Amino acid sequence: MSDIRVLVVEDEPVAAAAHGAYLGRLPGFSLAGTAPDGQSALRLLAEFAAAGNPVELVLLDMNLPDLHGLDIARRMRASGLLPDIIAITAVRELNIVRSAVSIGVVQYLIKPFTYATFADKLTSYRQFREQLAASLGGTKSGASQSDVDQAFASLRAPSELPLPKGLSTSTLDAVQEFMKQQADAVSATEVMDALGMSRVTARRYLEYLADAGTVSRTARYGAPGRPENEYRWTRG
Amino acid sequence: MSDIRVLVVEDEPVAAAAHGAYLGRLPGFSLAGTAPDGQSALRLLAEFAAAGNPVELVLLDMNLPDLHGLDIARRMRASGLLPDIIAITAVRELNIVRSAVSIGVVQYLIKPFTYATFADKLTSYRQFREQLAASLGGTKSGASQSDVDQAFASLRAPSELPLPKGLSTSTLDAVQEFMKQQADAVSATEVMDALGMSRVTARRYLEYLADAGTVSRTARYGAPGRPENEYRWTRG
DNA sequence: CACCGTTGCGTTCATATTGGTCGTGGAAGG
DNA sequence: CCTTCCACGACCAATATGAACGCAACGGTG
Repeated sequence: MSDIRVLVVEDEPVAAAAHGAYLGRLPGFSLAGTAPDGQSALRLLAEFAAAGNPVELVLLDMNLPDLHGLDIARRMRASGLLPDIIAITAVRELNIVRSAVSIGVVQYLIKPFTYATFADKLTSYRQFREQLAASLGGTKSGASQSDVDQAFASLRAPSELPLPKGLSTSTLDAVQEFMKQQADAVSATEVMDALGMSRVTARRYLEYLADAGTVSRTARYGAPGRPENEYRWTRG
Repeated sequence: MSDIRVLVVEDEPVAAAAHGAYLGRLPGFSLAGTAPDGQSALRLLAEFAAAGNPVELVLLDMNLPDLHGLDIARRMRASGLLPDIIAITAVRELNIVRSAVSIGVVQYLIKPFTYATFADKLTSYRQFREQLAASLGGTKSGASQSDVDQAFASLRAPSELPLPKGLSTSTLDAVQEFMKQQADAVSATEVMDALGMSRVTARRYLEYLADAGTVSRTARYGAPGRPENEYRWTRG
């Protein structure tokens, strides 16, 4: 199977270059071009399509100087351009995500992301296409509901990006979920008490989240005893 | 949460009535209307939207007398209508499926289907919306990548993935039957003990059911030793 | 003002207990 | 009789727990 031709739409030159470099390291993809804003993105797409060399996938930033990413996607669909779209954005809003899904966004990447996350999303997209081609391309009658289901399933995000040794995703999720709900800063002891885990465990996960920048860490003074670290949810 | 308003687009009256009846049996959904062809579907959608009572989900047959389902979808997007779409079709062609995905089809039902399949697809769609609302709607701080991933995962989870090597239907049935009867969450060890199977086998089937979304998996803390996974029946 | 006991959390280490994988045995089907 | 497939047993790896030790700030006391 030939490479999947990708168009990167991103206004910040640094980020655009980074995405292009990421793409280059992934097998099965080739960079078709880069566009700094919505208008040139649409023009490039039309040109490629007219030349019989259509773009198959667009890495689409949502925040662009001239148009919103959703508008670009809608115009693409309206003009009959059918590349798949992976949305890249720092915005996490319910309406945005839902609209993105309804307009045919296949994956949703939240900035900032690591190369591992990026590679994971694109690889799963490629697997989705290959499975679809394998089950539907050969025979016209061989596909069944489960075939289509299986192809869709590979779009499902496993998202098990490498965690440091000794940490488990389920526990991390539990801590994150709890932290998100807390308006005030909480101490490791409070997390331990609320989640029913040991103090050591709670502190270890809070420390990891603090290193990752998801929570902020400050010292709490005023009471006797060694000062207590308090953690506060910051991401967002 | 209020019901999800659904429009059924289907030219055969028998099938349309059947879909409506199916919908009535599903909690969380309400039938907004029925359209026998593309033109009236678009008109109905516009009318509902103008009345401030938009349709949120369309069950869209691909083969209609006047327009192809993909054309209807494209026109919907072009006119700014953003309901989600579940495609219903007997046609299994690579290009159709791929185009459907790119235009924002969230589920793909292949005729003929049973009520169980129908209910499964719609239920997973509702779970997707609820998860998205839960993680993005409540707090202003937004959601993390894993939150969005999880919502997408429940959208694309297949109803029945093929049995991996090493699993048998009879054992699976036994585990499912046991899980259904348990009100509380149970650990793999308890399943092993109750069904008289080995821990490895119990765990493997439970893991499969967790992947399929039939049971949920959470960690159990409080005791020394590695945290124990406990499983709870969710679908039924 | 300086020193020291008190107090609680941070940190480390051994331990307990489960998850995951590999190879093998027995049963069912051809 | 041979092949295939599934369950079992046992190994290694993983991860939360509890206790013990150390450290930093508080609050008296000289």
